[in-house]
Amino acid sequence: MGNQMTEMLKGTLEGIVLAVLAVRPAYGYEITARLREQGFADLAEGTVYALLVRIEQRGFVDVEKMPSEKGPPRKVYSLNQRGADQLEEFWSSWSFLAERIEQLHDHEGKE
Amino acid sequence: MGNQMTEMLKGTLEGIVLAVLAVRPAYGYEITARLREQGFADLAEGTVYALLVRIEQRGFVDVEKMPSEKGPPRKVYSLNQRGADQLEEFWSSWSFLAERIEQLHDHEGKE
DNA sequence: ACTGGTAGTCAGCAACACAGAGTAGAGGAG
DNA sequence: CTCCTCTACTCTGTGTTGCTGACTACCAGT
Repeated sequence: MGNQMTEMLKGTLEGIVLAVLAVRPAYGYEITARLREQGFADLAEGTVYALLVRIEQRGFVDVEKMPSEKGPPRKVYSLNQRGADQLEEFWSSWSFLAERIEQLHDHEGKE
Repeated sequence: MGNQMTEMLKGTLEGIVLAVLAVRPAYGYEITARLREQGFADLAEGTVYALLVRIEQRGFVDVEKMPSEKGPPRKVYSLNQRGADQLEEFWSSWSFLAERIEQLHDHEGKE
């Protein structure tokens, strides 16, 4: 991943994962794989796991251990109310930022 | 500023400042003031100055010292070719990220 | 002489994504 | 049976980044 994207993910990756969990519960390996398919090709596995630990400690998700057919047990994360609230805040911050930046993009070249 | 926004600015603030400089050259105090007016109310002054030092060391901007009528001399930064290239890269990364995230936003609630 | 606005610098901190190595379970190839 | 691969998670250390708070310095008005 370019440094550019790496730095940009700081602060947004958490929102991305919360949004993924809002659709349906998931476990770490699955989330990493899905995000990689969807274009975040070089996303580091360790990054996602660390993030999951973080949002668990903050109480944004509930965790349940589920046996896997093909390996060690999975830790399935599901978004709870606090997580939903946090996700709302994320969308609001994101919208604000995206608006300003698009404005700058349009502004460019004129003047 | 909420932590949310603070973390989100990591990686994007550089692009924002480059975009500001693409419109016209500016000095630190001016950039901070303008960004604050445009909604980044709690943006720390020190942050902008540090960022300017960084992009100068990377060769994205040229610097010229100009006397001020109302205080110490200003350091006026102007975007050069390398900076313009970097800004292009920023826009490309930003577009990519914004696309994925909007997709997640739309996807929410369905399924 | 003092305050307030202008303009920039610096040291220390916390949060985050990444790199890289390690631990484990299950299945298939040789 | 052993080795390898895929699955699944953990952990330590590192570099980049934005913030905090304090400091220097120049100028104008009270």
